[in-house]
Amino acid sequence: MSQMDTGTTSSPADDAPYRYTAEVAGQIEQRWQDRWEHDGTFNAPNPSGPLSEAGAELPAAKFFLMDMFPYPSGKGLHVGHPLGYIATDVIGRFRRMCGDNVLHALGYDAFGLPAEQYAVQTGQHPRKTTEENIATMRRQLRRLGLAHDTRRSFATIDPEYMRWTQWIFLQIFDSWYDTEADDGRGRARPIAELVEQFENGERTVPGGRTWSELSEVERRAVVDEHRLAYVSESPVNWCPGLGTVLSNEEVTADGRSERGNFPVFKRNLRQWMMRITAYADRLIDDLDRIDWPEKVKTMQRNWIGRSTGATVRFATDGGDLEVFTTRPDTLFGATFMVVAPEHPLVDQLTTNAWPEDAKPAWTGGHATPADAVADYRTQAAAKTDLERQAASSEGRDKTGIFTGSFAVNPVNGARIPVFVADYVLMGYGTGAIMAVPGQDERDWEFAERFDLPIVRTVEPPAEFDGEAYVGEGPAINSANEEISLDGLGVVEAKAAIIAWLESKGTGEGTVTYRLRDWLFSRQRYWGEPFPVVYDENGSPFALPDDQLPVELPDVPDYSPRTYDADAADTEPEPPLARVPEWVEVELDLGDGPKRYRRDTNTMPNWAGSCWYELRYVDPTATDRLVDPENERYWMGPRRDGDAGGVDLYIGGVEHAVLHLLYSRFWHKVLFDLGHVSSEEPFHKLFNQGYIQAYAYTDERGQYVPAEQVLEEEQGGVSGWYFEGKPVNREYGKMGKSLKNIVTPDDMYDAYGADTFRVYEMSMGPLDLSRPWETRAVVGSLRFLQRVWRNIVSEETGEVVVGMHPADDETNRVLHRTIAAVRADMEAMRFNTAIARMIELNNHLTKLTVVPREVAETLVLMLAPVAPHVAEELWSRLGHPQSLAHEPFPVADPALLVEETVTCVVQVAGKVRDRLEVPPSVDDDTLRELALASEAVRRTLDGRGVRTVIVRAPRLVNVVPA
RNA sequence: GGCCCGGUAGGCAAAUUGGCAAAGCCGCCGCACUCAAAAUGCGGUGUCUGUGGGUUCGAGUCCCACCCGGGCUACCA
Repeated sequence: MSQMDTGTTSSPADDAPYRYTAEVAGQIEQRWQDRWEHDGTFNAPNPSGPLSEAGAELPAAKFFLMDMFPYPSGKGLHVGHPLGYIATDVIGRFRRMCGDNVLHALGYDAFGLPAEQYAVQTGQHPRKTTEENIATMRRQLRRLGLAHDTRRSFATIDPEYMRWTQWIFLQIFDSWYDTEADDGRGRARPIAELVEQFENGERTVPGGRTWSELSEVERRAVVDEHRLAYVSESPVNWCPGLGTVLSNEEVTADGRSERGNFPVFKRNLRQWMMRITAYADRLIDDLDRIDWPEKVKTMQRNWIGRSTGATVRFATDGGDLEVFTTRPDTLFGATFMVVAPEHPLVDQLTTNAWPEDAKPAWTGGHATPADAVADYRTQAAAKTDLERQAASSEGRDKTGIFTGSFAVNPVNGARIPVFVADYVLMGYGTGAIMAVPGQDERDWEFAERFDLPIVRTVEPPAEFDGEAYVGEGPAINSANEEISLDGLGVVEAKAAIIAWLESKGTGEGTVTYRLRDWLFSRQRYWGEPFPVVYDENGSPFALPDDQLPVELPDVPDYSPRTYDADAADTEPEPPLARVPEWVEVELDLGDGPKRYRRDTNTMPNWAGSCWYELRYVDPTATDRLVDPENERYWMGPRRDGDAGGVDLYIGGVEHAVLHLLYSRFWHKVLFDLGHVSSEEPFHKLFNQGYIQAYAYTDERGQYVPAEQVLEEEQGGVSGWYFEGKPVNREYGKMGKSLKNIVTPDDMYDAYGADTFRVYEMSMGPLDLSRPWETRAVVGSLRFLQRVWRNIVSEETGEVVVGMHPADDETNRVLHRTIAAVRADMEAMRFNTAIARMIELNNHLTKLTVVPREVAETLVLMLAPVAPHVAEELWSRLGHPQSLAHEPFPVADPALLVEETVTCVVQVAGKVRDRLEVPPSVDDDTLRELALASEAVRRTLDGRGVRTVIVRAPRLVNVVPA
């Protein structure tokens, strides 16, 4: 038995030879898909360039609509994948019928790990499998009837696309961030302007010499320090199991790779970095200028992690110890200090002998601080981040050791001990803290464990009986001879103490960020090569424009060297390093022919998706990234203060931080350098939900085919059974291994694409996740069948609509439906829009003959959701042109006013009577009608009336005394 | 632990944002068609919105507490 046998594909009964069946739908759909493609129905004209239409007036109203970039997986699609594509298609078709010039296309994010891993297994070139996968996905999506401008499709692996990815990289490489530009907001500027400033002395050359005194190599070194893309030898996330390094965003909270879940280690390696931290403030602040879900904005704010406070320097015998604190107002309560085990000052701070006043708890039983600290650092280094957290998070078992040194609290001269402890992280702030147990829970725990004093400097409320008090309150115990914070609130106290610290030169107000620069190299094959070469000094040189794109060479083996997942002390070995004839090149970069070495790393998978919105706008651009006229039209700001960007971007929430942060960063650099007029890539973001599915396991825990599981009642208990045996049900993803996959192809065969589209859109609101239920799809087919039957005879195939005008009631139902559907479409409530159309259609079913005008209106309203059947009916109704550009129906306001409305009469909030009244009825009349009501009198039963609430014309509420 | 969503008939869902709870779809029941079944059509079927309190003339909707499910985050100074 076929898995999808619902019976709907069987040949139509003899008495209904012209019924709308899956088979008929399939023929109609493919015919219209061919015609749309042939006619270029969904081509969106550009203002300029090859995609412009000479002589045609370009609509001022435009709508740029995007789906998140699909990765062409070899696994094929399941019914969950097209959900977003259908939704954007419905919106695009609707906007087009509203008169907008709609830009909607789909490209492919085609570099990436799965293709490379498949290549490693099979020996096939990843380009081959990737292109095959794209072809398969194109075919599956074309069958959905998506109204895309196919001229604007591309893949990130296309040389013409890759050229511009590399070009943007060089733009970033050739820029620096001028923090003073734009009144301190900062702006990226060409590196040449920095060199100019050094040359003419406007900017001081580090090291005290003048620019002309520096050698060429020294000048390069100075400039390279400022680049927005720079090579750095710094601690990075090395993942031996994958054989590559990863960005912070690609490492999970427990220190493993997001992809593959391998352990990740910190290693010092020479890698490309992107100075995204320069944009931290703008990336946070501009979130207020875009229409994104609050949840995603919050995730980005948290990831960037801006906190304002102060840096304060504490004097120690080992030199000044600088800390960052968000609570400088509590400085008087700092009773000890803690530095991270990796802190560079640890060696200087560690003394040879315990001081006399060291308490027993501080020494950990060690003979000397040197022993104790060495031992503690060894232990800390051996632990992964995960182990450190597991051992000490949630308030358990804070560990640490005394260094033997003391620091001087700059506000009161107090001599306070300095500890090493791993609850302080080297990667945040300065890697050192002042500990204020009175106002910090972590410090409180540490203080209790290590017998350290606790001083409250914020007065808790009288009823407070906790330990550390982190709330608002007046400062106490916070005065020296020069300044007193006592009595001030937290905000004022902070301002006062920062001013004092600054006047003393021991600290200043500071902002720190959690965000780190973006590690941009990967030791992989299937990615964009870097368009740079290195000279004999190891300085990077940009390749000239005419040498782009740098294409990937063929390699003997596509895999980087991978190691045992835990082999931390291994070295990355990228596949490109194995092709010396590619790596070693002779070039003339201005100094005559010289030997250079190419970069053997590739760009991360995110590079291609950092700018693809711009390629949709101008997919054929060859002489520049994007024609400014085209970019301004599709993405430019529309009002003062508008950041511009794509009008609507739909995709899953999983890219909230990675892709959406990186692409905002690139876009802002391009804006600063004058290549685009928009400051943000995506104006409105919408997160769709997911289609989920049930999966079933038998008593061994093995998955069984979900479509063969039946819900049955046995012994009065209902449960799920496979081949008569009970199985366990779980809810989650669709996947081959879970044996619960349903594919779009299954749906096309059994129901047709239109039914599939209607079903997915009617399941529920777009932003909610919901379970797939194959047996419910038939409801959408029945709906389309009834629409068909109202217009086309199932017996003869003739159009059966009548030329007579619609009766009054039908007209009112029609126009109420139009108003509701329009509002629902605009608000992306497709499920309720479909419900309204079903209601209208059910009403039409009761008429003997459906008036043509009503039928045509219904067909137009249906077109965004079920475009093929709508086109077919529209054509059969005598219209030779596609309805894609027909105006979407508009309701006649006169027909929306009801002749009478039902007024509900309540007594004490309970409905007791209903009155039919004219909509214009006034309060007094309604009050009297209600009080005269028999039902109301009965309910009151002699009680007096306290008051009467009237909400004309819908409701009266009589409140008894 | 913190923050954010969600909880409405057997299932998926709607409810002009404080005013008749349950539109629409599936399921289920019955009838028609059929030799029979499927398909299709017609008709019917559901109950007080997770729990407890509060505000209000009136609460699915607002407030408080709790329970359940999902997501994000987690020593960030």
